[in-house]
Amino acid sequence: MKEFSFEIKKKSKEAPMARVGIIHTPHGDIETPAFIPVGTKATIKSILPENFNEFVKADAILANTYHLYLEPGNEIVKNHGGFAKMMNYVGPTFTDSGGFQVFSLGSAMGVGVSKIATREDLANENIEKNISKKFNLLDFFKRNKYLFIEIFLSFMFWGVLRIFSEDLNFLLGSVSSLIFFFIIDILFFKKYRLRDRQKYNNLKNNNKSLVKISENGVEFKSVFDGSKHIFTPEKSMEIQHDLGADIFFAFDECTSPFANKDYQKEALERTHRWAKRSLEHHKKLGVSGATGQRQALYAVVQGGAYDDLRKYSAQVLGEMNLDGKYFDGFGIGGSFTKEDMTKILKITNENLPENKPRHFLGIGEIEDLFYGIENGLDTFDCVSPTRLARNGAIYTKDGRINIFNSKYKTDMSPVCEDPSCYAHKYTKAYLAHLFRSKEMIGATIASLHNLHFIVSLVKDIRQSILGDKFFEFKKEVLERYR
RNA sequence: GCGUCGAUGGUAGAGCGGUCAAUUACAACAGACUGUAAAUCUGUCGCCCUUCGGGCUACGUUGGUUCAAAUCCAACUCGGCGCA
Repeated sequence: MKEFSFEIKKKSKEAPMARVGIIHTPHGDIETPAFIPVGTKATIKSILPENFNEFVKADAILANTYHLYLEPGNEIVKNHGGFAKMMNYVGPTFTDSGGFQVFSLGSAMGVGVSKIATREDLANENIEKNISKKFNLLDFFKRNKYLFIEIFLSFMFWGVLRIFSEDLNFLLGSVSSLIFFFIIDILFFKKYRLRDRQKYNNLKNNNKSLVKISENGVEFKSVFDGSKHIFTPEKSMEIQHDLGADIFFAFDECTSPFANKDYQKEALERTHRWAKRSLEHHKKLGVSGATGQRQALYAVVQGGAYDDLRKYSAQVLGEMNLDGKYFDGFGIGGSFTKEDMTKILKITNENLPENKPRHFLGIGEIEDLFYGIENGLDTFDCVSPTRLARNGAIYTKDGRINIFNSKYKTDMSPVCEDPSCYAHKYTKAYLAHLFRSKEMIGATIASLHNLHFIVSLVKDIRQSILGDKFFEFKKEVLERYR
């Protein structure tokens, strides 16, 4: 059985940081650069493992700690001998630490913020503040609508009774009678006010973070039943030992692209302390309880879009060790704009140990892959191919298409030109029909295609580096894709 | 034949005198999606004018009542049900 190791086969002659290598793991080799499909809940959504192996030909897959902890529970996964065995997948595996959920269930919750922000978003100052302002106004209106009606009607009753009640002076014409009518109104409108309040609360809850971050860790409210769960670096290590991946990540905090520098710094320092604790606890736990094998631990570099923070984080984590035991590799996480991405990657990878593999967490659009590899990355995981596929977006060499567009209803051309792709056998018209009629196999074909497309693209990039044609290949692909 | 209930935008189906070009769902047309709260979400959805807004034609047909009708009345047409 092979231990984890990384060897660099070739450094690009054109792009100084790009390299071709092999990550050896107990379950097989990953030829890098490589794209790692995501199977969050121990399934590549909509694809059978056999079809995945035969038609996608990826070297590894990645699952998620948070999701498998909540369902079915890491204990059950452990009893299967790890998530790979459970899902009948043979090959190298990764698990993510749950750090991304600090962002997606935290600051991004219900606000529609993506971790890849645009420059416009950032320029549009404090988007989060704007959102909360809007909600305060709405809040005020919602909460007081019936109060206004009540006050108005009280005055009406009071006024009307005054006109007809010269002989009822003892009751009317006094403030107390006004209050009397007001109370009647309040009782009368009680049920409407309550209903309104309920609506308002629902609205507010939609916009509410499900996480609480502290030095010790992160408190998550389960999205399934609202139950509370604390993730600490130690807890994350324990779960990931039960999940049994060959490679796993230290618990980190993925910050929002809208967080300011002070906060990024604070979160970064915390992530470093958590990395240290992850390293310690991983050592204490020893081999995986699920597979009996030693697992490789990657640290996660953070620092948002700030050069100096990224450099600092790379240096600290690169040197971090426990009695000479260093991290086996590094993930690059966090959020930023597309424009900032390249410079961040460059400065990060320049400051990470060269002989360790580097993984780009959650990034995988076509141009990102080129820029990532050019700047020294070895592996990528991304949800994009499968999620896009399920929503009807199909990669083609000439750009992404939306199979729902009416023109594809009658398009007899194959979904994929490449005969080695499963989708080659089907017309776009058929795929359009499957999607329109909500047939499940539509998502399957589209997912197989999109994954095949991205995985083979990265393999081709690998070949282009080996053949010293990286830039030529990049230009050719991107020009056509755009 | 008699009685009774009904007829609303591509479909289903709300509305039952002004706040109605008409709630909603589906369909249709577009868009978004980057460590998966995601087989999800957003927008448009009678016609015309450049948006705010304005104009026009519309709730089976034709008349009527009313300042005002998808909404009330009458007749007709079509359909469901019941009795012959």
